[in-house]
Amino acid sequence: MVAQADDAVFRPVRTGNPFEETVERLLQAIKLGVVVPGDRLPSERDLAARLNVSRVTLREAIHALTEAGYVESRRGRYGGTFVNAQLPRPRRTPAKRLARELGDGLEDALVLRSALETGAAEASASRALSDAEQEHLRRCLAETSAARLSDYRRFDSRLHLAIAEVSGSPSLTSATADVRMRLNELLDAIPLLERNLRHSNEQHEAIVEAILAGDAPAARQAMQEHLSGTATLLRAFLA
Amino acid sequence: MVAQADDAVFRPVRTGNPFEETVERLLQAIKLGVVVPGDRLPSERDLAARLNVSRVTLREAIHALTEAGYVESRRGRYGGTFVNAQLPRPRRTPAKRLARELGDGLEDALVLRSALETGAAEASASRALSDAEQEHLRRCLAETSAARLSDYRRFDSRLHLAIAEVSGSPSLTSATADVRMRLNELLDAIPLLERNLRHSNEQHEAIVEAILAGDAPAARQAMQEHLSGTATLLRAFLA
DNA sequence: AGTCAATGGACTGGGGGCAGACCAATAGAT
DNA sequence: ATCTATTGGTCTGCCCCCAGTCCATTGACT
Repeated sequence: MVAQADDAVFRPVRTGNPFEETVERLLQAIKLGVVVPGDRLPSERDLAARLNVSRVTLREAIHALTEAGYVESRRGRYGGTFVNAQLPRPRRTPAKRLARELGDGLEDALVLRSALETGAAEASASRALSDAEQEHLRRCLAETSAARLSDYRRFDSRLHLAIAEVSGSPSLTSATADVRMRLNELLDAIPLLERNLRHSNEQHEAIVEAILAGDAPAARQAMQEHLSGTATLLRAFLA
Repeated sequence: MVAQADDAVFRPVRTGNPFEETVERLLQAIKLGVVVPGDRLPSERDLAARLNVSRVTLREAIHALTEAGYVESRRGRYGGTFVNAQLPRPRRTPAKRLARELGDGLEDALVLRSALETGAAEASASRALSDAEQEHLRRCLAETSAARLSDYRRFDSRLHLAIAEVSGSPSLTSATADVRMRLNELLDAIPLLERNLRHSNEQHEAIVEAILAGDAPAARQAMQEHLSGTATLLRAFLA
């Protein structure tokens, strides 16, 4: 009823403390493939400024990620914090926990993702993309196609994020990244098969092709089909 | 190029302090018509818990809104904080400031809004709505149609929020509320004509009708047309 | 070999937000 | 008239986070 609007507008102003949110954001950068193994993160001073947290807080977050095996820091000029070549395996969340997220958040996330990503595909196809943007899209597509099973989720996420990027709306990109993180947590709980992967690559190609061709309805349609596949998979495994 | 993804994931962890965000949220409730003049807000203890801020911070926010003329508090049992019958007139933002927001944020907000609201319309039409939800939609539609010029923006926002609500995705509802606030700030700068209003009401009716009929493509289409009208208007006035 | 700029690492004082307890007022119920 | 539950109003001590500063280390360049 009207209670839903109340919930939307009186929802928590902040979730977690700055430290936790910073950790989450760095994990986002790594798990969505924005920074890849071997990459260097921006310097602590730069990064703290961009995230709008103090250096102390950022350092605590980095420390946590170091202990978790995601990154490693080196001092001195040309030093910095680097993403580890070997990333920790995401542990399968027990089905019990998932049952909780399920009732509450699965449908929520799926509906939101559908709106965001089909909207992004449509918007991107409606824009005149620069050469650099086109190249970026193609590159992400190629990397995803070439990705091995163990890296697939990361490159897949990166590609979807790239599609949101070229929509030209930073807010849309951020929102896409956020909802993607929520879903990846669930996706990590279900197996990834070589067969699904091939099918996924074909769909990716169709989406990117439509975007580059400037065919907005086709881009939306292709994205919609692609997403509904994942959605069906998730609902089946978690129901 | 890849910088866009960086910006999305390394964007500020928090914007403003808890006090400012709380003020913003209460304004959201009022300006989007979730609480209407005469309504009582939840008690400070309840509201602080829901917003996840301390009572002290919430009280400071309420105090600010009191001084700004939005609400008034009464002590004692059956007391509380009430929305004023006469709301302050939103002052026209000088065109100069708008020019700034323009380059940065207008297109961003418009693209995001298009994705969210057309997605919401489609999702809502795809769901089996409960009687209460249908009634809620019709009621918001009727109130908007009956609204006077000075109240129109509030009821209009409330209706659009209601459409997002019945999508069944709380996250989508929240995101819609947020982007709506960003755009309302800009919309307050341009005049609202009786003619646009009538046209808007017709479109609202088409949207709600399609949703209630369960016709997802029609709902999306109707919403798309409705939004593009506002978008054109905004671009024209702020370009 | 020496220089130097940029990086991570460490410390300090201060402020904002916090939980929790208590006070004050109000209006319906008795 | 009194009682009482609920609400806004106030205060205290605490902790997290912050800005700013300085230190320690490193490796390319001269």
